Amino acid sequence: MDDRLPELGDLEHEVMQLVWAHGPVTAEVVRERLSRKLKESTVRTVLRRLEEKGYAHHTVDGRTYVYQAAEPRAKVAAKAVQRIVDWFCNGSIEEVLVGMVDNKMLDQQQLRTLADQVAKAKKARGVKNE
Amino acid sequence: MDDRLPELGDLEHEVMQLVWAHGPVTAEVVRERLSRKLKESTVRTVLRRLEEKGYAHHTVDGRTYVYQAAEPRAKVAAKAVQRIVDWFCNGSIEEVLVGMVDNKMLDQQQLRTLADQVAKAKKARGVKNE
DNA sequence: CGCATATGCGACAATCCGTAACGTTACAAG
DNA sequence: CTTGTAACGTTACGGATTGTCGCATATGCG
Repeated sequence: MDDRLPELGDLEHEVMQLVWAHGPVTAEVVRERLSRKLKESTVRTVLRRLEEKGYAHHTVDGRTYVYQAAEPRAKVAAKAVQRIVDWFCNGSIEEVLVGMVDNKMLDQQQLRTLADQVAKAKKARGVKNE
Repeated sequence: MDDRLPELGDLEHEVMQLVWAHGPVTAEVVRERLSRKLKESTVRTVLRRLEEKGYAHHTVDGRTYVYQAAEPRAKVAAKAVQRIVDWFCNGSIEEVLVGMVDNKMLDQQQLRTLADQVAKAKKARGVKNE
């Protein structure tokens, strides 16, 4: 549930973005959408490694592999952040967020709005969530 | 100002933690505090690489190099988070924070408290803080 | 039952990291 | 000034990760 996903390289990341953006995709589709043109085998290797790393998984349709993200983007991002926080040892999310505010990445206004949105979203989705 | 610091390995990370924790330090001091005992040359190499990567810088005291963090820990952490957000392309901090809430890394109560703390801290430190 | 094609495997170069031996330089004492 | 000692940088090496493929193989479709 809280497995530590390995880091991703630049290409791997770009591919994952595509997978997240365009739902289930085949290696061919990914290849077409990529910024730089790569050989199919390259794309397939990346896709396979992505699966090994736990970022995606595939299903078979005829003789074609259809890949899709194993976890939603937001969740993976959240884990990455968590990783940073742990990394920081202090494990204090506050410290990090305060740092973000200091760096003007977001202001307290945003934080507040956020808290509201979250509360709303949570209620909207019902309490079944755990 | 918003340069992208390279990733750090485990050992590099541990060393940085020491540098951040114990203000200016020498290679010798770092070596003593490290969990596992390494040769001095190892420590010096790590310190040097840390400097190359922009995480630290040194001053000379006699024939001794004294290292100190180039940027406060919170700032680096904030940048790392920023990196993740960008990486996510959407660049939406909201999405990420919502993801954190979903993952129960923090609840809206914390978020709210945080917003207050931040606002307070900001005012307390005055506007001079750039 | 073949053929076209999608797959996996193995590979190779580049890079990064942990780890360290070793040669070099610079104070400090004699 | 000479030399010993301590701190420094340089170079190196093996293992892991990543970008990038060529190629042998498996398998639907007609």
